[in-house]
Amino acid sequence: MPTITPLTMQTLPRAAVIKCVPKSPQISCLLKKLPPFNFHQCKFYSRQPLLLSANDSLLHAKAIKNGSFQNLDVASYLLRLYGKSKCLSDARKVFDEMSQRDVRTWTILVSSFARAGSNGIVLELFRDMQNETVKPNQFTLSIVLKCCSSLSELRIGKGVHGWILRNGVVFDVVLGNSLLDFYVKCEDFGSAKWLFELMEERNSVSWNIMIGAHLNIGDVEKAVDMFRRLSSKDVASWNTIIDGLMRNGPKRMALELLYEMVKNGTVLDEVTFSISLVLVSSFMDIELGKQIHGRVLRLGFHVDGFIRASLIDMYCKCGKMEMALEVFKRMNSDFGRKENSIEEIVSWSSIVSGFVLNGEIEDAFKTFTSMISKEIEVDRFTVTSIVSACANSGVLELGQQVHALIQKIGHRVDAHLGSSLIDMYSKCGSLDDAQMVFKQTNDKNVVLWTSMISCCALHGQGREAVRLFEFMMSEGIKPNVVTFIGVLTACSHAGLIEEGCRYFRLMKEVYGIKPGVDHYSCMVDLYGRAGQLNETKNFIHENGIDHMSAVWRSFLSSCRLHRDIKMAEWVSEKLLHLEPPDAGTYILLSNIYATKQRWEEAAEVRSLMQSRGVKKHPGQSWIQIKNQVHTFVMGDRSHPQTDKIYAYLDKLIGRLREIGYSSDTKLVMQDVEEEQGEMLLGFHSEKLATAYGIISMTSQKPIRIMKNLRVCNDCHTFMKYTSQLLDREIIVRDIRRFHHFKRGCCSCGDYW
DNA sequence: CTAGGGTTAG
Repeated sequence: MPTITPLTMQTLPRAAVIKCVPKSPQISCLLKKLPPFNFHQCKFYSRQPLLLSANDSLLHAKAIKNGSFQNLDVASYLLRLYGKSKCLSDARKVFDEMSQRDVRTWTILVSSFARAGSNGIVLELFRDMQNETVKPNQFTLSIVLKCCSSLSELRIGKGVHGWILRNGVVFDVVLGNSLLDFYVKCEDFGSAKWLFELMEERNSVSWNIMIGAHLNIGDVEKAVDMFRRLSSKDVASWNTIIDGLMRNGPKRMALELLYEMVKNGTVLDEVTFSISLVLVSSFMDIELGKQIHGRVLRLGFHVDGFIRASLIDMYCKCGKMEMALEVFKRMNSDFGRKENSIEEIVSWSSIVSGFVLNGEIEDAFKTFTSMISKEIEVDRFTVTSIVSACANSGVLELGQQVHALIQKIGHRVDAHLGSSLIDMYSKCGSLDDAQMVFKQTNDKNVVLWTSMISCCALHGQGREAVRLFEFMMSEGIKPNVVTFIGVLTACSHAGLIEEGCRYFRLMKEVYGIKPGVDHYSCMVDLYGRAGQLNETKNFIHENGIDHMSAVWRSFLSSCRLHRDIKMAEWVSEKLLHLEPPDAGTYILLSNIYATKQRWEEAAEVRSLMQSRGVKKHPGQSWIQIKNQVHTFVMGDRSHPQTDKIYAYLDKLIGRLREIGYSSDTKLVMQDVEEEQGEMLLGFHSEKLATAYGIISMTSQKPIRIMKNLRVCNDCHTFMKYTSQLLDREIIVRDIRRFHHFKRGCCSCGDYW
């Protein structure tokens, strides 16, 4: 059964072992196939225009010929036609050729651009209109206000409001609601409330906007109260409250209201279905999902492309890819393909992100490439998902190609895409590229900052993470739960105890965030790594977190680092009581005994582990050479070039010894964190992968190794010497962080 | 030709 595990800073995803990785050559040849970037084409790339009939074209030709643009009716007809067909340049042409223009024609043009999302142009047109002293009516004003809220232009919108009051425009409910919605979207809650009180006429839409606004600012009680007092609740009211509660309030309550709505006999509409399917995903409640699917079929809503897209998305998020694909396939066969309709694009996008969520990276790429070859628009949603797939694959080249593809398509890097890209470069080991993306992304939000801070943490740049964090707060951006995980991890990886403690207090006292397991683990790690084992113990007791096994595991790791057997015994006792037996605990304890030459006890722990039937994760390392991923385990002899690898490794170690590398095999082989060291003959997998990398890569590109456990002490030293001897950069990604070895030093400063 | 409500990221 596929499980969906959100990625956290604590553990890197076990990089997917894709046997025949990257579709890279395919993608690069697709890069060439893509149409050259062209603003007009890209903007309306996918929207299929309404078909203009031959008659219409004829009419247009005639109109140009005999100058009947003088006739307002003919001109407006053509204008509307082109506007609805998304042929904006044609609409504009007709408009420019007209000899006289009234409010109606202006409004038609304005609405055409608004519908296409060209908000900037709408505002320009609005200005032109006033310059020509044409007085906008309620229709025009509503459209303009909507643009203002999309652009978060509070100032301009307020100007429009003032203009309305000064010029005595007829103030109907619709215009009032437009204003209300504008204030809410621009987060000027005060003005919205004030306007709402003043409005002479309110309808259910007005109430719905206000209910939504209260939910947005987190005032659940008030919102529910308003909802309850509504004398006539229409579908939209139910939809508003359920959607708002799902996003900002208690999700349970959203679910309860959905049941109540159904029991009430309210007729559900397509929006209700969309919302409830999202609700299902957030609960991962597949049974409820199936029920809703049934209802959709019974009511015949399955003909609606949007609902089908929502169904696909729900199945993906609940980990039922087979079901998602079933709906997806039927979409085309049962109803015919609506080429590049929004529904179609959303469905593809959901499938791609579904594969990514479920860790099926190869399938995600297969879907993505077939999407491109079928010339389906690759929108920002899809692109964001596929970048996240690259992050999980850990293959840098693949990520770079996708990044190039995005630039080719011409997508602007917004906060969503930016965070994905930063995360991708971060997890693929290129700190520089992550920093570049960060610098180039204009509208930075918390998530983007958090991605960058976490990236620094992952690469051991503690000071830089702290600097970014301080800078972010000075910019007035509020850190959230995840931001603190990032900055605390950075502190623990870099030994910044004082800062770490300060931020932990800041989080609780100033930002009122309740620490979670991840935050506590960071703190335990922070004290523990620094060798303050008694403080660690106190911290655990003071915070009442001795039921969290992650915390104890981190503590045990620190005991090994500082070779404190007494403490380690005590900690593993606690740990083994708490969790289902985990190999890591036994091996860690056994290795701690071994470091003190207490072989008997070490062996005892290991046989205890075996008798309890605990299976260990074999240590694995992999390296990508060309389009192939090569995987190694300790003492591996299965590789076709195994003789060459071992011969080279022997030679290399000999030369390393000459420059000071020493390894007491007996001790070294035991001194491993989570890996057993009983095989004296073998080498750890990361050494094998490194050796293979050196002999098969002729260029001076850095050697990138990935490992599913932590790098051991000896291998760490080995890498340092190798980087010096060969003047070669080695980048190792282990389960917790990256190590950049360069000229005999590691970026972690040996503090790991 | 006009108002509210549904898919992306750390």
